Amino acid sequence: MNLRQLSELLKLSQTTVSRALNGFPEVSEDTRSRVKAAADLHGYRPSAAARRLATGQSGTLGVVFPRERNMLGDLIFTEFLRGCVERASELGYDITLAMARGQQTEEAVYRRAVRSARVDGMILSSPLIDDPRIDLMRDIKMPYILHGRTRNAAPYPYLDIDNEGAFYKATKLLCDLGHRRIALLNGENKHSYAQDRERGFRAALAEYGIPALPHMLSGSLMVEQHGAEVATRLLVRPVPERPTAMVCSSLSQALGVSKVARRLGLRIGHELSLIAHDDRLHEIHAEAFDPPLTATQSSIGEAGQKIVELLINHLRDPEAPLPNEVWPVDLVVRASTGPAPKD
Amino acid sequence: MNLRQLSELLKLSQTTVSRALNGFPEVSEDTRSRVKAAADLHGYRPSAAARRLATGQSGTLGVVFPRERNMLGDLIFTEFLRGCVERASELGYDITLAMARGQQTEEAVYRRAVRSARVDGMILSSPLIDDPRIDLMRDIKMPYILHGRTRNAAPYPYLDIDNEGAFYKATKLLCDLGHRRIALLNGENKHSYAQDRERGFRAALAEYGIPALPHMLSGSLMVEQHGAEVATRLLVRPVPERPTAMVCSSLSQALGVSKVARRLGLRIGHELSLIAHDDRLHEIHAEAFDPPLTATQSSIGEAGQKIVELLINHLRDPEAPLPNEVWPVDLVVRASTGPAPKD
DNA sequence: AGCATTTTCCAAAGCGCTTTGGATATCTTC
DNA sequence: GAAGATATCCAAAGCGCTTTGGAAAATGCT
Repeated sequence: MNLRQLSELLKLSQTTVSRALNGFPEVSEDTRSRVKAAADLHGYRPSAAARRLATGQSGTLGVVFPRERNMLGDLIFTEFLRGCVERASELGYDITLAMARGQQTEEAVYRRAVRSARVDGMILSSPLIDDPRIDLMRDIKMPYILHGRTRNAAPYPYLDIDNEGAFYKATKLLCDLGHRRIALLNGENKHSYAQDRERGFRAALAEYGIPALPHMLSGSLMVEQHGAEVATRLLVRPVPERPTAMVCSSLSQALGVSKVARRLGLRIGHELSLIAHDDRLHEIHAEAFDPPLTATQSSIGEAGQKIVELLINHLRDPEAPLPNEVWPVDLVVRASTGPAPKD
Repeated sequence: MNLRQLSELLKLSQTTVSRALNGFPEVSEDTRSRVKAAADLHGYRPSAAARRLATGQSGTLGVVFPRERNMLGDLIFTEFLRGCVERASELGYDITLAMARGQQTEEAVYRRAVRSARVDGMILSSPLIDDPRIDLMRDIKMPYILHGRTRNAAPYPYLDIDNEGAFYKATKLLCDLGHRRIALLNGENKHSYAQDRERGFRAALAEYGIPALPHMLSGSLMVEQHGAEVATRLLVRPVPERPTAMVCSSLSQALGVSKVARRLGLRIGHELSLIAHDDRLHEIHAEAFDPPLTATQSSIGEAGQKIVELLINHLRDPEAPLPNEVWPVDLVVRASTGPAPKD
C-alpha cells in the first residue's frame, strides 16, 4: 500500500493525504482522522526511501568508530550507545554503526557517509586532545555533536561533563580528610577527558600545597587490570611513600585496586581511601562495592540520550541551537573514603 | 554533483554513466574508465536515497533488541555485533540498531522496519526455545538469518554452533578423567543454546551411567557473579557431594568459579576441574586464566561476519541460499582439567 | 557490397514521497 | 448579497537514481 493507492481509496489527492498524515494545518480535523483511520486500517507506512529522496533527510544518525579500538567491547561506550539508540528510537530515528574498515581511514568513512547522504547527523565520542574530526565535520558540513571537548579553537557543538570539576572535588575531599599522598589512575592520556581530570586533580593538590609526584599519576585503559597493576606497584611501597588515597577514572579500575588492597590487608576507607568516577553503567554499581564506593557520578547513558535529542531537534529545526553544555558532576560520599591514617 | 550533471559533463547519457559505474557489461572499457575517472575527480557519489528508491534496496541490515535486556551491556552480544558491523562495512552495507521502545512490542519494531522498507534484511540473535520472531519474519517476508536455532517446525535460515556437541565433548572429557560429580553452569534456560548445552551434558553423563542431579544443574545470566554464587553453594558441600568438575557456559562464569575455588583452597585442575565455553572475546581469554582454561571455543565474532556475508549474498542474488549451518566447536584442553581426585 | 549480429549508447518511464502554486468551496463582514 | 478572507483540497513538478526497450554504430560473414 503506497500513498497513491491510499489516496485513490480515500478519493483524495496524494497531497492531502500526505499532509493529513504529517500534521500540516491546512487539512481539516475531519479528513485528517478519516485519513489516519484508513492508513491504520491498511497498515500504510510511508516508504523511508521515497521520503528520504524527497526531503533530503535520511532519518538516520551515524556513529563511526575505529576498528582497532573495539569500542563495542567497552561497556562505557556501549552504555553511551544504548542511550543514543534508545532516544533515537523514541524520536523515530535510526542509528547506524559504521566502522572505519581496514586500510580505510576514519575520514574516508565520514566522507562517504556524507556524500551519499546516508546520515543526517553524526555523534562523535571519545575525542582526542586535538581532534581532527572537528575540522572534518565542518568541512563536509555535517551536523554533529561531540560527546566531550577538545582543544580546537573555533566554537563547536559539544556536550560534556565537568571532568575537571569532578576530579577537583574528589581530590579536595581527600585533602580535606588529611590525605597527602594521593594517586590518580587516569584513562588514556590522549583523550581530552583524561587531561581534564588530571587538571582537576592537580588543581586540588596545588591548593593544598601538595606536589603531584610523577609516580602517583598513571593513565591507561579504564579496566580492572590497570587498576590492579597500578595498585600493586604503589601499595607495596614503604609506608611513607605509599598513597593513602587513590582516585580512579572508572569503577573497573577501582575494582582492581580494591582487590589488591584487600589482598595486602589494607582496608578500604581506612588504610586506603578510594574514589572513582561512576558512569552509571547497568553492570557495575558503586553502591554495591564493599564498602560502598565514594564516587563522582554522571550517567553516560543520559548524555547519549540528550545528545541525540539535541541533534534531532537541530535537524528538524535548524534554528534550534546545537549545545555547548557542560554537566556538573555530583560527588557522592560513601564508605570508601575516610580520614587519612596516622603514619 | 549528481548523475545528471556528471553525464552532461561527460556528454553521455545518465544510463551509460550509471551502467559504467555499476559494472554493467554493455559499456566499453574505454568509456567506463573515462567515466570512473571523472566521477573520482569530482567526488561523485550516488545518492543513497535515490538508489534505494529506484532499486527498492536500502543497503542496510537491521538488528533489533529489546530494551529491558540491555544487550549492549553484554560483551558476548557486542562481540557478535562487532563482527556484523565489520563485515557489513566491508561489503558496503550499513547496520542499524533498533530498539523495541517502552510499551511497544518488539514485533511492532520489526513490522515498522519492514513496512517502511528501512532494512533489506535482519539478523536475529539469542533465540528462545520457540521463537515467535521466526513466524513473524516469514509473515512480513523479511529476509533474515537466525544466530542460533529454535524449535519451530518449518525450515528457517540459521547459523549456529554445535552447542550440544561441544558440551557433550567437554563433559565426556571429564568423565574420561574419572569425574563422577560434574556440575553444569548454564545460561538462561529459556534460550535454546542453553537447552542444547544441557542436552549435550546429559548425553555424556548418560553414556557413563551417571545420573544428572538437579542441584548440579543451574542456569542464569552468563556473568561472573552467577559463577561465584553457584560455586559457593556447591563447593562448600561435604566432599562426597561436592562436584569435582564444573562446566561453564562462559568465561565470566568460570572466572567467578575459579575465584571462589581459590578462596576455598581448591586448586583448579586438581581438586576441581573446570571447562568453559569460550566465545573468543577481545576482553577475556581462556589462555590467560591461571591455570590456562580448558575450553570449548568458537569465535562469535566470526559467526557475525559470516551471517552478514551470507545474508548480503542472498540479497544481491536471491538464488544464493540462506544457510542451515552448524559450526563444529573445538575442545581445547589446557591445564584446568585433570584427573578426578581420589576421595 | 549487403545483410545479420553484436556492441555501444540513449530517451524516457518509473520508484513513492514532499511541496509549490494555485483552484475551489466556505465563511465573514459590511 | 457581493467582496474579501479563510479553510480545504488538488495537479504537477521535482528528488536522483535504475532499467526497459530501442536506435545507431561498429563489426562479422558470405
